[in-house]
Amino acid sequence: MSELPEWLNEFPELATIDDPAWTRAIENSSTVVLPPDYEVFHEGDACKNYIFVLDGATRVYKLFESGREMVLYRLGRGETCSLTTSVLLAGGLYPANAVTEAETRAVLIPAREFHEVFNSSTIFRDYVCRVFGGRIRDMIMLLEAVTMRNVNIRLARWLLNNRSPENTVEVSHRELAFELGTAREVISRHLREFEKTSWVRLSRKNIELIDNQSLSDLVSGAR
Amino acid sequence: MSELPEWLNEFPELATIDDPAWTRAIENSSTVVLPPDYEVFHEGDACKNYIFVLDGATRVYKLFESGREMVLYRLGRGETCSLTTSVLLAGGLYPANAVTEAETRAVLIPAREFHEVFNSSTIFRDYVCRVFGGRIRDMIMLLEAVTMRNVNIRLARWLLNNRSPENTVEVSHRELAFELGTAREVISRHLREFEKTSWVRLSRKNIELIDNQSLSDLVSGAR
DNA sequence: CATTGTTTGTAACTAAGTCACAAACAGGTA
DNA sequence: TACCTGTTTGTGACTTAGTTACAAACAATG
Repeated sequence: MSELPEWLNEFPELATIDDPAWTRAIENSSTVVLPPDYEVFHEGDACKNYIFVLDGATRVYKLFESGREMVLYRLGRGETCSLTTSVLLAGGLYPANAVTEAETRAVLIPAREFHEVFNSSTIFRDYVCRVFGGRIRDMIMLLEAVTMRNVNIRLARWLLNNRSPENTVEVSHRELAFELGTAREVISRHLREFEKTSWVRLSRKNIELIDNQSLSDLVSGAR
Repeated sequence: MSELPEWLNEFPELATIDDPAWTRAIENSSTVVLPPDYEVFHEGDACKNYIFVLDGATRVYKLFESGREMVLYRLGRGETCSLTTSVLLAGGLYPANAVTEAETRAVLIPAREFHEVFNSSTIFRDYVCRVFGGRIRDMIMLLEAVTMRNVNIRLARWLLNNRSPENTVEVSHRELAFELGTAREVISRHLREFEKTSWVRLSRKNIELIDNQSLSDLVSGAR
């Protein structure tokens, strides 16, 4: 265990695994650096690797038959992809797509080695299952969000959660619509409302939050 | 292996397991018969048992903060509950509710024994993971259905899929609304439309399908 | 047959989502 | 610079879904 690869720093629990299958998995792993907008996997693809994300940002989204797109979740530093887990464990093909949003470093463990560690190491198995199990909860929350009618509240919440330190959000209305699972025009309408009341200032691909308090009040139901 | 319990007939794969932990799990299992409308678990409950459903019907649903109710999935003969799996594997508390709709026979394996077999038997583990993994796909499909705007199409599909051999559906409008994640009035409106065009005949808690072809055409987009 | 709770019908209203554009803008190229 | 092209945003008219607040019909029970 003296030559643990550096990337395991991001996954402290896994660093404690002492198992030959794990050693083999690490030996057969490969580190990749994916450029922005790289398509990690498509709906219908088979799954060849388990994925540890070291750094960067990747969007996992579903393209519905209606043409509407919906973000299921995002992967960042120290995370693993639940859909990949699902496909590896349950078989079948990817039911959604993933694309990098920023340059992303990741470690890939081939499916074969993944299964071996999964069967051999309790620690690894616990880790994989825990991450995976958490995602069902997330999906239920997503369901709740989507069935909730008030887009303005969800929009305000999203803006507050995703604002930069300078209190701005650099995103187009179209992208926001994907995030919230709604239509571009609906987003535009609400943003214009927010602008009328001076809660935000709008410019191309940029939203500047001005009155965070009011936005926050809206989210918490105070108005 | 000469004294396999009879209920394993419903789970043929599991009958092949030859593992002391599995034997122990079976020994410590209990068979229960739950009356209709029995509340199997609530949101916020801890999970004490893995559940094999032998027979009957159980509805797993989420009660949203808005007060709206939404059916996540149903359990029937030969199935196991994914949310239970999720909670057992990932920890935490039940994120939804379950209630029997008909008298339901089930076998309960205590959490402790479940974990032991899960760690010990590859066959058992594969089974659990496969069932579990499949549910994420279902949830994504549910998401798609909910974001799809045309309630009439989803309603027609539901009626066709759930009709009795006599071509009727015994269900109230309120229950249908829960199934499809919408409001009772919306269901009533569409059913009345269906009745106007003589696709169905309505009476209290009963919908008789008359023109399955037209309903089916609606589903497949032919009108 | 009166009471009670459930189921269904209805109308008026608000919000979301769609459609079909037009206008503004950014980046490259002649 | 002026032009072209693709993207982003604005807008209005329209359809559908969801909400609110009832009333009426019905089933079961005492």
